[in-house]
Amino acid sequence: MRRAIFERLLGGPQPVGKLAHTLPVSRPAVSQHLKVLKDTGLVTTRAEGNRRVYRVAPEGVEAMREYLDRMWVQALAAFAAAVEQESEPTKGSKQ
Amino acid sequence: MRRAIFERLLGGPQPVGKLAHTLPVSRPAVSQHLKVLKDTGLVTTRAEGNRRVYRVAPEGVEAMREYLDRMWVQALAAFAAAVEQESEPTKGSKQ
DNA sequence: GAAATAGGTAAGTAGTAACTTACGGTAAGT
DNA sequence: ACTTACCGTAAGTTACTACTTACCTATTTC
Repeated sequence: MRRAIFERLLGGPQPVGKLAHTLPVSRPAVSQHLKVLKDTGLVTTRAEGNRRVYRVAPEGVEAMREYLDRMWVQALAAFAAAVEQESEPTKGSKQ
Repeated sequence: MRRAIFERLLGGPQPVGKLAHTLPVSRPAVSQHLKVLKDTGLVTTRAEGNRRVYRVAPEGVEAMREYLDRMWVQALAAFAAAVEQESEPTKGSKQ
């Protein structure tokens, strides 16, 4: 669901109500999802008169992308290091 | 938790019991997490006599990394396209 | 300024995920 | 062969997440 909301926003900025209108959940549910998306920096809000228009935050998306990428790269690096260490046992170690 | 188990495995292959020993959860819980990690291709199992030794599957990790990366790149691309379209409104459209 | 529109937040509920204990089955030691 | 160690799976419980309805505030419209 959260994913769906985010993807809707990829198509362009939208107010809460309009989002909720095209989704199978209530408006408050959408609001709650938008809150966590905003807290994670993936979207931003702007009050336009009566409405709250939400839009994707490219910086946030980029940051998350980089974070995840780094994470997995590190994971692979750590794994490689561990393998390395195993194939080169310390002189004193017994096999 | 699942994350913690995976990170333990980054330090080198380990049997279930040893993993559970250093974690604040029961051994079956660890088994269950390992099951989903295995199902998603992030780790592999090998029976060594009595024990089941789990280790990180670099291919799986790489696959996930690429998948996520593509996903976010697409998200950014979609957003960029949407912005483009907005700044170049169709002739007939009213501002 | 009263009614209507738009939306955030609180409180309650239901469905799912994460854990526990209990059990069974295979390999290793004695 | 019996006992012990190791592990997976089933069943039940707890905790969390996602939703709902209800309520309140702020803006717009008449």
